[in-house]
Amino acid sequence: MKKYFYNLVMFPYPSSALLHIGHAYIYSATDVYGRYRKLLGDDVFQPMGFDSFGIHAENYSLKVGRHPSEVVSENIENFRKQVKSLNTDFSWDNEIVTSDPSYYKWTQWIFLKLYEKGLVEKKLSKLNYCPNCKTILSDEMVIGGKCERCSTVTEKKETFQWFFKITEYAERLLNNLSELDWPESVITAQRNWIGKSEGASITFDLEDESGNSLGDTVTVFTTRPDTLFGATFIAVGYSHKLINLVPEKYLDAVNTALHIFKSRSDLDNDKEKEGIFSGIYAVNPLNGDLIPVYITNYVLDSYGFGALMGVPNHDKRDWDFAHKYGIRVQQVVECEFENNKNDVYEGEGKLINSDEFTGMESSLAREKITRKLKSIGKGDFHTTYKLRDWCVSRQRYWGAPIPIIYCDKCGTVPIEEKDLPVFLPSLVEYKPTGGVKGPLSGVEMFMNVTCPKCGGNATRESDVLDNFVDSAWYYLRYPFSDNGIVPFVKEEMKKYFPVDVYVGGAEHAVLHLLYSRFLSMVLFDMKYIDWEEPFKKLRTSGHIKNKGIKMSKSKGNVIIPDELIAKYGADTLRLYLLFACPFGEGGDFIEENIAGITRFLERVKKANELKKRDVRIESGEEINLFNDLIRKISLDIDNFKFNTAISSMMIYLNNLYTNGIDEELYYKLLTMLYPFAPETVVELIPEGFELKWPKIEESDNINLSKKLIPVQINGKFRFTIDVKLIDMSDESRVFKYINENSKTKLDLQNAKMYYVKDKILNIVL
RNA sequence: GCCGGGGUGGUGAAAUUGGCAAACACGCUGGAUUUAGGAUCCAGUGACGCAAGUCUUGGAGGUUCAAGUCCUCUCCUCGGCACCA
Repeated sequence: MKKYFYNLVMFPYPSSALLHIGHAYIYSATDVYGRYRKLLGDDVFQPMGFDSFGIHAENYSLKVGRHPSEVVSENIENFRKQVKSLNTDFSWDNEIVTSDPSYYKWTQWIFLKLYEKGLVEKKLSKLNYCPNCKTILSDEMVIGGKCERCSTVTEKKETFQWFFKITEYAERLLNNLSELDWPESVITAQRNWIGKSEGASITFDLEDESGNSLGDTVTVFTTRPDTLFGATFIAVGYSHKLINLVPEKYLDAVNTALHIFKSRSDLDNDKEKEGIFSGIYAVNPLNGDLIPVYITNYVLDSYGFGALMGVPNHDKRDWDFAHKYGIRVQQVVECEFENNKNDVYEGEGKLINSDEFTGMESSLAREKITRKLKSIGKGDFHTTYKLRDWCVSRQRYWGAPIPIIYCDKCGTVPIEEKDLPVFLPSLVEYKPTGGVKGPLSGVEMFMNVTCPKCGGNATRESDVLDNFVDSAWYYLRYPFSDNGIVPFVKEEMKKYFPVDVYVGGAEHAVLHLLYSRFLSMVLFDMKYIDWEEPFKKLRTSGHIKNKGIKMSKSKGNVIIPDELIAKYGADTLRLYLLFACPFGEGGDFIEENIAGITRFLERVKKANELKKRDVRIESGEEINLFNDLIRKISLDIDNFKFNTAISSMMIYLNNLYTNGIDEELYYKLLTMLYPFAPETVVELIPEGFELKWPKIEESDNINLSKKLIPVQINGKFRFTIDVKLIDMSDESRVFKYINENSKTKLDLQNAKMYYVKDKILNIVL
């Protein structure tokens, strides 16, 4: 069984009437690659679909004031036409639309599978809320603490949400990164996003100012347990449970401060670090020092244990806080540089002022101190991650209903597989309500059900699934798009998977690509699929910009490919986009520059009339040149370096014009141009001509009688010589030849010669 | 603040990874063709210089026979994350 070459591109979301030039860019690149693989003899599987559920499509629908299902199908119709008009070769038979019940039935199935595996939970969570739009916002829709759409400062609302426990996979998601053929920047972004930190947990007993035990403790996470003896304050967030222990005397002051802290947005990153002494002291477990506890506006309750130990002398942020509130500073690590008492030293070194650990190196002390803490039950080694669980609840209309039922008797009951899909009802009122429940909650027909377990009255979950769930598994569905019985067929998957190359925008470096990896791992663990990593090879594109500015609907600078195709032709547009800039970097769209491509294609066509049989010069140079061209273009396409592949073809065409256009070489050139400009090439090749990527025959490599290399004098290029004419191993003969052929007389008495075989000759006088 | 791209002619950009910097293309200049415009073709086009030549990859040092490429410091810019203890 021959495996398909699975050539995948990120599918679009129909959140506008038309695709823009950026889509055309990515699809052109994908299509070039797919057609190239086809010419190499691969069976290429290159599907396309539409990510039509979610807030993007819904917002568009709200904007134009028409129902999402209506605008989505219209937009898809347009998109489909546009993609086809780009001369692309997608497998439309496998098209999927994520808002179609035949698709979202299986999205719901995936939710149930995760539920079955214990990877789904409902928990209390703070959500971003825009009081102006009256809607819950996802993190990515909050820019600098403000609503992306209306720039209103957002608030936090606390409510129960469904989560996928992606944090349980943090370590695997991190470790597998090393085996992926992905852009380094994307791997780094994921690594940072997962944000693994190794350190220690340290538990402090709590006392009041009179030294009475409060019968409770506070635990902190630190990456620097070696600096424990320098801890002079403890900081906790304003939601920390320790607030309940604040002594009477301090309550008023603390409450006033809390009120101020809470009134500000959590996402305002520029806010100054502030805190208030809680009246509580923590006892350093190793030396009994009393450390004041501060309640602050900057400690995150969702990271580590929601509390930290402040070591002002060895942490800049702690230093700033300590100085603002007059907190003692204690040095515990010797600085290898001139240590000014007024400086923070965040590096490592020998410990000082640390009892039995004094004199130890930081790295060793970290381990020893943690072990000591562990032995007295006051701490342990601890690893923490920045990665949070994935909130998949959306209080919106346009998404896959979460397949859960609430029964008074049986509690939370998952829908049975046979009852899928849970159809999304067609609503007239689908606007987000702004409450903690989405629009579905008001639809009795939808909400009221009988419990599948006991048959009693029950209610449906009214949240819908995050759009990222739809797109985290879509690539698995393409080969089975019309299978109504199962989501995918394991035996047949071998023929398609894994995906050979995945192409898309770098903006999905973290969320989409991380979620897809996560679901893939889960399905692997549940033995539905045979591989952990869905996309071994990833290539990301840069952005096509308009006068240096990223295109966006709000800026009104979006370029639509349609009129460009009408004006210049799809082949020309494809070539232009790929020639204009390196694929991974992107660049400005400069219409003026299209002229170069138009000329190139005209010359390609004109060459068809000028071509002759056997014009080829049999010196060997022509053949070597063509072999080099095949090698260069193949390598470039494999590396997604389309711009230089195209320029190589231009150079070669210019060369053909100069030396006479040999029919055979011309057709081979056309073959290599075919992935880029299929329409043009098909018109030029004779009927019945088989398009097959040209092969390099080793016997074709002709040993030339000439080999010119550059000669440098003192590192500066002067002229070239033919190394076939001189015995390069004999220095005196080389010097003699150089002197005879140099324009100026050179004093080669004490000259030294550096010769890199067949590359360069440098003479140093 | 941290992480990651990037900085090369008038412009978009190349440079086989340390070996002739500026390929290819746009634009521009001159010429041919044309009633004219457009299109096409030929020649030229990093800077300075009449020239021979000298200088040139954001800036300053360094390593090397040889640096756009490696090292140290520094400035600017775009993108991502952002109080992560």
